[in-house]
Amino acid sequence: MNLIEDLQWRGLLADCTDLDALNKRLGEGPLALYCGFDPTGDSLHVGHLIGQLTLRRFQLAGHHPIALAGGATGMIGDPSGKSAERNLLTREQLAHNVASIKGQLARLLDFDAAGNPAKLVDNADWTAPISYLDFLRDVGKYFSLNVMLAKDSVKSRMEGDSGISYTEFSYQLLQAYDFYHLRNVHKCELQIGGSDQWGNITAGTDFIRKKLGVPAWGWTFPLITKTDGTKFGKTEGGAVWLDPKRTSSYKFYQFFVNTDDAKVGEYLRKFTFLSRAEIEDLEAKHAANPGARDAHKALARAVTALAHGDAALAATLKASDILFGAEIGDTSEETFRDIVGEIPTKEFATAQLEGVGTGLTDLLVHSGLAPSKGQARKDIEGGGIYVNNVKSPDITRTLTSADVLFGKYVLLRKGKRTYAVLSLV
RNA sequence: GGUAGGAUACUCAAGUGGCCAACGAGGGCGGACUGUAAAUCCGCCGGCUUACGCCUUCCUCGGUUCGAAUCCGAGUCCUACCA
Repeated sequence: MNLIEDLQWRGLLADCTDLDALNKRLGEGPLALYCGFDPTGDSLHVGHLIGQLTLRRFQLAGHHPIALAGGATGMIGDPSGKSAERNLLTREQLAHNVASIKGQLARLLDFDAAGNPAKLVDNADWTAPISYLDFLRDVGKYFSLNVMLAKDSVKSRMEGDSGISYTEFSYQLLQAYDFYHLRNVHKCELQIGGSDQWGNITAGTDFIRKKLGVPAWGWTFPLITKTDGTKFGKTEGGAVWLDPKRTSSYKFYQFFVNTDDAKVGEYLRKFTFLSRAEIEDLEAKHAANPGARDAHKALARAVTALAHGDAALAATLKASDILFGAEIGDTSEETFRDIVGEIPTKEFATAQLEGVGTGLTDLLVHSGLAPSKGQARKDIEGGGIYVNNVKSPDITRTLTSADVLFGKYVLLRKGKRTYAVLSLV
């Protein structure tokens, strides 16, 4: 199975400008390819993983991946997939975001690979110095307004109520110029991106063909979907970020463990480097015994290791095993301590547990598990509250020093999987 | 600029003088079942309170009234039609 066949099997091909020609080109030797990431925030989220992983797949097959941080395009705002004009980021925000994102982009690629090290570039480096007049003469002249207006991203905005500014309308030219620049300087022949990027990518391939008279290809992967049609990568707590400071390794792991059954095979193919045989084996296991959740756990392990590293994964696995498995009594203090960093932890004064102690309702509010005492009481009455993993349906219950684990911690849980730790100080 | 309509809890949306902390739906949170899934069923969803109940809410400010989400006045914003 060659690279393209593998990518197709994984469901990572939505569209290609000329698949046959690209296939032939790939057969002739390594090429350079790029994928762009705009710094709209100071962290990428799980949705961005697909682009990074696909670059990596190409690298593993011997090609030269280039990750592009959109220091320039991020200043403009991509209208693709957006129903309304966006606010511009300040220069300070942007600089901060680009710096953060560069670190994340560097994680998944190999910059020391012997023959084909990855590169990291920032399009501000070549876009910022160009004068407006030069840009209009050297780039704008090659673009037909008819074609630009026909792009979905532009058309839908023109038809909608909010319209589109000249600034966002110009976005496709900037992205096309990126591709052209990389083609010139790094012999980059292929741009990959999500299917919403199709219009921007073809703007680039067209521009390169007209200006340089050489071939260039575009490749898009389908946007990830969930079974209920809502946007992938969002939870009630917001986006699932790659930055462990924003989304803990534990939550990140849990996000993937909780994947819909119907999607676990698809996600294994798209988010992991597991082989076809390994994935088919996991799918068979899941079909035979869905309750064991082998496929979900394998998926979560693989992606967490990729995004956060093996050490973070090890700590997360310990935490998850304890929280969803063994009795607390069997747990060693050292192991329990690992949980503490993975789930929300609030400090609490030791003195308040002495004597009669403090009411469970107050502690639920303090820990953040309940928004108010009234809600805390209802949760307790509903049988959804556990202290140190033991159900506690008594609303008058108070916690005292007798409830403290290892002289320092109290583990609170709401429902099946929402935990908080009180750490005594 | 003119005319008409609208602003209610996370969202949509009832309610047009007391029965209103406010119908219903979605969504959220819990429970049962199960597998940390889906589907289904049950409970809860302003705050405080063991509870009786108390307190703060229906765009803002002021007024009428024993009593206002509901009536009146002014203001702000939104929508539709006309210019």
